[in-house]
Amino acid sequence: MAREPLWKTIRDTVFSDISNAHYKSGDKLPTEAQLAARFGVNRHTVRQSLAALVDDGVIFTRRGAGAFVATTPIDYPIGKRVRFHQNLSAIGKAGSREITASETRSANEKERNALKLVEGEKVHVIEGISYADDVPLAVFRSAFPAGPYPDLLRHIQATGSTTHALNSCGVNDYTRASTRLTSKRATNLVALKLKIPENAPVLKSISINITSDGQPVEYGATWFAGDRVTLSVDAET
Amino acid sequence: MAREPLWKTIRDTVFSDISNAHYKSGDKLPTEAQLAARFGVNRHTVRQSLAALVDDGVIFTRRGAGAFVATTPIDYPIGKRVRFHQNLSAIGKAGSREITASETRSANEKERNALKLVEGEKVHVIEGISYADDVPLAVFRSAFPAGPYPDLLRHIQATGSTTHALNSCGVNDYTRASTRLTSKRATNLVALKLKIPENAPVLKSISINITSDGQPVEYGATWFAGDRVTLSVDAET
DNA sequence: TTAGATTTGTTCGTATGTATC
DNA sequence: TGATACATACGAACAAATCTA
Repeated sequence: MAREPLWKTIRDTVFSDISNAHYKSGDKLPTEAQLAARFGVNRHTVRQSLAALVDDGVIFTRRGAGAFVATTPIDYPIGKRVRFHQNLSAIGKAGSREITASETRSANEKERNALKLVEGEKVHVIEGISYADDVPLAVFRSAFPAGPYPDLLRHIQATGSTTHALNSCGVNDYTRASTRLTSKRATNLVALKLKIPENAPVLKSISINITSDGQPVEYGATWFAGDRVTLSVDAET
Repeated sequence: MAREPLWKTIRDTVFSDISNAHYKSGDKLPTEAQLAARFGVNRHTVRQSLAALVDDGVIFTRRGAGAFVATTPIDYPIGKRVRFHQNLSAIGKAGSREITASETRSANEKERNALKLVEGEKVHVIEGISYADDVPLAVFRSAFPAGPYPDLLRHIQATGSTTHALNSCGVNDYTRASTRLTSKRATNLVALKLKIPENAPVLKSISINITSDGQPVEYGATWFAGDRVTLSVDAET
């Protein structure tokens, strides 16, 4: 029986070292020479293992500097339900959300259009940043119709959770009706908030959530840091 | 009664000029001075109208050069079915697909994993570029299990359509099981193929299609030009 | 390659009407 | 009613990028 090639064994060992948090995001791996000594193989064999990890996006290398653990993109499902915290805790990350601004004002044209409001009607607007383990994942801005949910802002401030706040306002269930996605460069404001370089790629999402009886409840824009997030669209659930 | 502000009227007039094809994609609009003269207003008023159109993505400006009609991003639905051509023809674009490479080879680990193959099994792989009206929208690479569909490559070459080719191989229906999306910078190879600047944002999609009885039939990666495509995820259909 | 003209971007200032408190 | 803030609109000057002869 053909035993597994050395380089695959080494690749898997290094990978499990990373998975088991022996190395964290951004940490420098041992040099190729050190790894070669540790495994008792030639440096070329180690290189083949590292190349495979680079190809999988687990690590990245910088000539003259070394090999470093890449920040694993966090999978962010776009299903009917929004399950941000559950999803993060499933992979051992602590999700949090900071609300940087909130106000109630007259809806602008886009908001009126998305939420089916008429001129003059008001919306609650919140802006903020989502974090996983203190790393900013996304910045968001959401608008909710103020008429049906006059106390929404207060509940959001109190609970920090949109879902709970909407529950308190009588919305027991809401689902995502549509999402539009495109890839853009980060503006300097967004780059600053996400702590990424200016012009780094961001995934912009425009989404509309509706209640079970079809009333729009949320019109949201989210800018995800491209290298930290993967959006996944699954068939059912 | 409050009459509409001048700048909104001008914005709508310019927008309808664009909509009515007085100006096409990439066309240069009249200068701010010319528009100001035409509408009998100050240049600032015209600027406010144009700024609104820029904000809506209808036009873009280049300092020293002028204002130009933007190429409207093409909406690309990620539903269960793949309806590339139907979608394009609905907005009056001619969709085409160029296959730049095809081969049959042993599946690599990712392909085996996605398509549930064992080591040594072969896959058909096609690479190519999708166009709308001769503008490259996306580059793609797809892998299909070769075992169940030995003649697939020949059919794809003959018809140019994956759907038709799979039909000819006995697959009457297939749906998208999962899609993973992230935003990246264009590598120089992808940038070259998409005719976009290097490091321009691209939307990378990894998707798996399955037959009605759950067999994986296609493992595909697609790189969309970020400024030419909007992906939309809608609740139903 | 260079110089000048053209065009958009930015920042002042002024004035007026409208909405809000 | 008055005070204040905000949106609209016009004017002038200059900076920066682009185009052209």
